[in-house]
Amino acid sequence: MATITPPVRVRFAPSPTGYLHIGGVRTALFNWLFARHYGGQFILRVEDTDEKRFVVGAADDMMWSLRWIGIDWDEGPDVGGPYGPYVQSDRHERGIYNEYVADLLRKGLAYKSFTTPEELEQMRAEAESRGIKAFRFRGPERDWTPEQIAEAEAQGKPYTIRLKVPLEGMTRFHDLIRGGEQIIINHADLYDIVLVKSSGMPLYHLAHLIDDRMMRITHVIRGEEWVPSTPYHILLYKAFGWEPPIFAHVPNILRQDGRGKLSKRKDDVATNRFWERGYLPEAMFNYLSLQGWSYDDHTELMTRDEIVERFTIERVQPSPARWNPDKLKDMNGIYVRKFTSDELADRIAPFLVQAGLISDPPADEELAYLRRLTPMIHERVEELSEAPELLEFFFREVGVAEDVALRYEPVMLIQKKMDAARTAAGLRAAYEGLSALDAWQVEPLEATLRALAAEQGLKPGQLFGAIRVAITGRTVAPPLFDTLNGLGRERSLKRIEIAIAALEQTSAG
RNA sequence: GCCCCCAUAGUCUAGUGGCCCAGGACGUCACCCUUUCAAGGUGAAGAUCGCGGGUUCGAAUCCCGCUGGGGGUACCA
Repeated sequence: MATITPPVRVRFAPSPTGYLHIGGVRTALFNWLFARHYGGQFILRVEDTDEKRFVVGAADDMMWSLRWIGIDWDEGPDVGGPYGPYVQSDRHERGIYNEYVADLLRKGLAYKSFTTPEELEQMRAEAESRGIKAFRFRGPERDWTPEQIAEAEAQGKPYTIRLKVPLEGMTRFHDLIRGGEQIIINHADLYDIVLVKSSGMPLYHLAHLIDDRMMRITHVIRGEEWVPSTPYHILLYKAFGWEPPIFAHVPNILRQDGRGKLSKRKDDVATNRFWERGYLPEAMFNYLSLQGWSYDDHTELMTRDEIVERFTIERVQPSPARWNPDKLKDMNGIYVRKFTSDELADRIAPFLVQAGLISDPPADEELAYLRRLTPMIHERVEELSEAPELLEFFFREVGVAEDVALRYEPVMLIQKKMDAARTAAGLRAAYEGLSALDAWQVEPLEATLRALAAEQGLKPGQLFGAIRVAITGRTVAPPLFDTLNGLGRERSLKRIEIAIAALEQTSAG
């Protein structure tokens, strides 16, 4: 089977019909890794021959997504290159495809088909009514005389140009990912595909192939949904008299429940959404590289450079992987923990801005404060977007009154085997002890409160739990002494005071 | 329906004839650590290698059939 001989040229050719989802990114990634591993070129090309599905801004969004995750291109719509333009509609406008179509027509390997969509539909329905489920269109025009064709054209009838696919025989091709196994397809199972629409616009099958040829693409690495149409491509290469590139069809990423491949509509997998949710491009890169590819039996965490160095197409699996958000999240957490706290603070700042916890743009004091706070949530963040919720009590009022931003129920203060009175007494002791504290720092805070708990005959958890709720308004929060320290003396004491008052009111009422 | 691809625990995977009564990771559970939650540590459960036939001294690994899943079946890509 074909060994890979550099230099190598590959491309990712998305259709701008919406956001790029992670399945598409994965295909792009494998192309990119292949190019980088073998020291070749990676080309980006926009395939916008479908006017109906075209979405304004989609191409820009896709480029943003690719760059965000760390995929760059040597040639493409925005960076140019020696084989441009890199947008198919532009290429069509320049008439690049015309001569190739004429060539096929001249050779009699393609033909003008005057069958209308309505007629086609009718034929399909007819075939079905006769019990023929597999309708394979072969235009009657295949056998028309030049005169017949000229006549139809003279009448101004619209036509498509179809490939004259052989009726008999078979086409075979190799696939690098399937171990170089041959895939054989009988021509009888094929039909005469449309190469050029009646509008004159070429279809994917034609345009991509001419572009690949002109752009000197050596390896076509694309999603496995293209396997069934590869025979047409082989036939086309043959029709042009060109040597086909080497094919590698990467498996799809399936939905979490395994029901079908990922779809933008049903799954929350638009690449830009991961950015919004606080996923790190390095983690996405690492995770996605492992969807259908592996290095060995245990290595999972790898840098970009390591992956580039280790990536080979032979180790790409032929079987589809399922989308596993839990695994991604776990990996993101690992990358988050690799940051220094200051790095993390800078990364989460935009999320706090968005949540309205700090100003936009953040003031220096806010950033400095955030840096002080970040260490205590560092190990608790998996998605960066979780940060605002973990930190909000440092920025908003906490209390029991109706109008307080972070309001909690006084009963939450009462820990296991406690009642309102004992809790109030404990908190009062804490209030006094903390008021008398000279240095408002983690160690003295801890020492004081531990001693206090013992004095009160309380388990540490009983006292600490009450204080936690008093100062954060919740039962789950970062470590208590760090929190008190981060909150400062004044605010901490005030919140404890509020809690005591609330408890006294409860027990009185 | 027809054509094509795929098939190791819930999930991602290692494995290319003996080193595998199957290794790693996520998830799950337990314990340790511990002021809560995490993180970290230790451990456990979980796979008759989809099923059935072959080939072979020997098969997760090769072959055939079946089943299941996925994809394609457009003047979409």
